[in-house]
Amino acid sequence: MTTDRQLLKNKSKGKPDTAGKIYQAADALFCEAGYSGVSIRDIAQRAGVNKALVFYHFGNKDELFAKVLERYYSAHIGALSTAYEGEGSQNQRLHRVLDAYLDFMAQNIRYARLIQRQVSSSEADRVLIERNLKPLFDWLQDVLLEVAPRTGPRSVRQFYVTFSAIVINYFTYAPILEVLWDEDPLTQSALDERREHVHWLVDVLLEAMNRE
Amino acid sequence: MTTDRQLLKNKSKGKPDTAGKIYQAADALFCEAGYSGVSIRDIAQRAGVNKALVFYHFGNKDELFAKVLERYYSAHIGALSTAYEGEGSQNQRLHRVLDAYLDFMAQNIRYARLIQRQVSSSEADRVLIERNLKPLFDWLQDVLLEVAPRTGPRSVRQFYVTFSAIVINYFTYAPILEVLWDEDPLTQSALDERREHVHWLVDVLLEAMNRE
Amino acid sequence: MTTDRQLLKNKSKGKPDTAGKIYQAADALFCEAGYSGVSIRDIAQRAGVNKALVFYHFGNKDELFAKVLERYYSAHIGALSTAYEGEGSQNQRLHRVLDAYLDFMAQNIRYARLIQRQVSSSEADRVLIERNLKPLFDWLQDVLLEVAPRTGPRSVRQFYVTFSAIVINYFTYAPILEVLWDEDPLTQSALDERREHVHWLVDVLLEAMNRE
Amino acid sequence: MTTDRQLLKNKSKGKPDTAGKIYQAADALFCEAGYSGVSIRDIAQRAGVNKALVFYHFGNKDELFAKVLERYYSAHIGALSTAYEGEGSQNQRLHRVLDAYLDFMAQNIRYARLIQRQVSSSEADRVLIERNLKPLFDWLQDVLLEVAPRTGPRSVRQFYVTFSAIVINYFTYAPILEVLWDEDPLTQSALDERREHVHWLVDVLLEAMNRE
DNA sequence: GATGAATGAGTATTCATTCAT
DNA sequence: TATGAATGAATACTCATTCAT
Repeated sequence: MTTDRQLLKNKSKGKPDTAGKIYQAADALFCEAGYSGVSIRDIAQRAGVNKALVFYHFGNKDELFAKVLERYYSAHIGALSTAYEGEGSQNQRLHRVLDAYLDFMAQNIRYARLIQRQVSSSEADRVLIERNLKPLFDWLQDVLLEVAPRTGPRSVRQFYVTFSAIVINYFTYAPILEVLWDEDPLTQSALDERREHVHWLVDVLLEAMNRE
Repeated sequence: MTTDRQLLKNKSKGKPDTAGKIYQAADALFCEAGYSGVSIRDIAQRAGVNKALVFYHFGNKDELFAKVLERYYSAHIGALSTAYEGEGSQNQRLHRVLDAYLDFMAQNIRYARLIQRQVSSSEADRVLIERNLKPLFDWLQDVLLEVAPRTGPRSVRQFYVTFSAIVINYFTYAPILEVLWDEDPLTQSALDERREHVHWLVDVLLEAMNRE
Repeated sequence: MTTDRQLLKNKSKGKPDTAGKIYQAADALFCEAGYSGVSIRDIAQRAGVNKALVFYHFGNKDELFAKVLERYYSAHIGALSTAYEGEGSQNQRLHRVLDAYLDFMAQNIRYARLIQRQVSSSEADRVLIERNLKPLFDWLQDVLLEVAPRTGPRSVRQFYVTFSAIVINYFTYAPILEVLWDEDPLTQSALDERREHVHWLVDVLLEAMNRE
Repeated sequence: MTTDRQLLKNKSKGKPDTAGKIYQAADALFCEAGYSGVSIRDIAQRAGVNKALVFYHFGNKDELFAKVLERYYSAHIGALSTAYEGEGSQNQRLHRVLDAYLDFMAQNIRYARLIQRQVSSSEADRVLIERNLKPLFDWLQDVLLEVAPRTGPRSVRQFYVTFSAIVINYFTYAPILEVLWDEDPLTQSALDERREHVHWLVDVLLEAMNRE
């Protein structure tokens, strides 16, 4: 079976890189239509390969789906923790993390939708999400503990839900917002405005926390 | 075909109320697994009726799904607008609306999941959502215009996304939060804490808006 | 169950005449799409009545179909024998029969298609056709025996096939001819031309028979 | 998907030739009961293969039906045009074409029924017939133009309908004739008699045309 | 690695028919 | 007479998956 590394663009001469093509097709399709909305035939067709090759390379549909999810998760965690590292005040580092969060989602809207969809389903693979989301949450919790208490209505927990909601929903609601606003919410200027909104919001909240 | 009224619990003598049973089964299942994750067979089985009866009563899968969605939408809009009506300062009314929003979602977590899933999918029926969400959004926009400008990073638009995200995601993430927190986020005390968090947040933000 | 007489337009005051409406709908539909191409639901819908009434009035689909067929058969036989009766030379009577045949088909193209379709199928109800077609054939055979021998290549049998083919196929092929000719083969003038063709043909053949 | 060539009996070693078996089953069944009288299950059963294989090899029911039709059409056209080619007087060539027509139908009675049934139905696929019958008709029209005028009651058009009716109906009516005559109309001697009848008829008509 | 063929269970939907009211 | 509800088998077609080559 194909290993993770092989999924990255095959750089050795003009190899067919079938596994990669399949993976990319699966990625795109699962994000668009979710697990049960995509068939192996769809994936093979989009990848331009034989159906049986999907099984040859990825075992079965579940495993392929899991692989797509996990790659996104680790990229996600990577982006946030990289942003947090480095110098600056706690305030600055928090802003960097939020910006990284916004950037990552903006660059992976498909993932935003995928995860939202997955989280809000009761499909068995929630195990997957937990396995991957848990470390992210624990890490963020530690980060936030420097500005918020562990319990109560202003606790780290509450802020975690609040911030991630504020960031991710902008992207998952994008197609709807486009209709409601009659304007594309994903243009650079719209994204900048959202970023400013989030920054303002965080600043106001941090200041309020400090005042108390 | 079955009318909306008939869907309500049939109170006249021991009638079978098959349509009602089917509707309830469809409601539950669609919310759990989404449109493409549910089969008519699942629905019929859960309702304990013959498969063909689903078609007899609801025409086809799409129509049944639409009926489920639309009933939720109108209940949702109804809950919010009822909360807004009545006396009190703008601040109070806003709090009432947010509370109503939280209450409605708490009582209809299934709906929270359904809508999240639906919004974040590219399944064609987004039209449905738009048709139903648009009035809700327009109405909320009007409400919010009394406390926020029409454009910019602190605009009504931005707050709409922010508030609805803060409210709804708590519920759609509930199953995950339960694992991350090792605690049920839907107990009364947990919900109270969330409500307090949201209230505090709104107050802080409103105050900040007024200061500027 | 409904008797034949009741199928005729119900003349006593504004009665609903459900059986009649069902019959007419069945007639039209079976002729258009054949037995297996029509569903009871189609028939009930076209008749504007409840599905179950079709069974109440006609027992089942087979019986309804048989009723439609038999009414056409007897009308068909009636038309031809009426034409044969009366005075005139054998030649004139033959022409009258052929004209009646052409007229009947022109007025009941639906029937032409139905019978053609039925004859060329191996569906079990061929019994029906035989029961009804047999007397027609026997009678025509007697008529023709005055101008042709009983056996051989110029026998009554051969002429029977030939003449009925010449008459009926013009009508069953009509939709195709319309495309091939780019002209409607069922206008009065087109029908007149066909009639002339058939007359000429019969005259030539009769003359040839007499010469031998 | 299966190509035309593959449908011919697979002569290379004991290959299963599933597509061929399916095709043959479909051919037989469609001819017997028409498009809507045959189900994919029937076909698979008769071919002794898995239902899904029918779709694997032929796409869907329509395509399979079209393939059956088109193979017959081209064989039909091929038989007639081959007969027309070669030397001889116009009279002789016409006789050859008619004989070829009779032969083809005698060898493909199933096709005779299929086409009759198809022509006399209003099933949408009439397009198919027109696409395939049109060239045949145009070609025959050209052939006949040497012995008949373009318009009027003795026109090529009229003779086309007349001749094809005389030839084809003998075969489509065969099962009925067997009952009416109490004799098999498809024995060699019966076919010979029919051929003689048609020959005599053509000769008489041609002579009459020349006399005018 | 890659492919075409194969399979059995599943998909949504329609069928003729029955029956209590 | 008429109807709405009910049913089990059938409809065309797709599914994930396997396997021999």
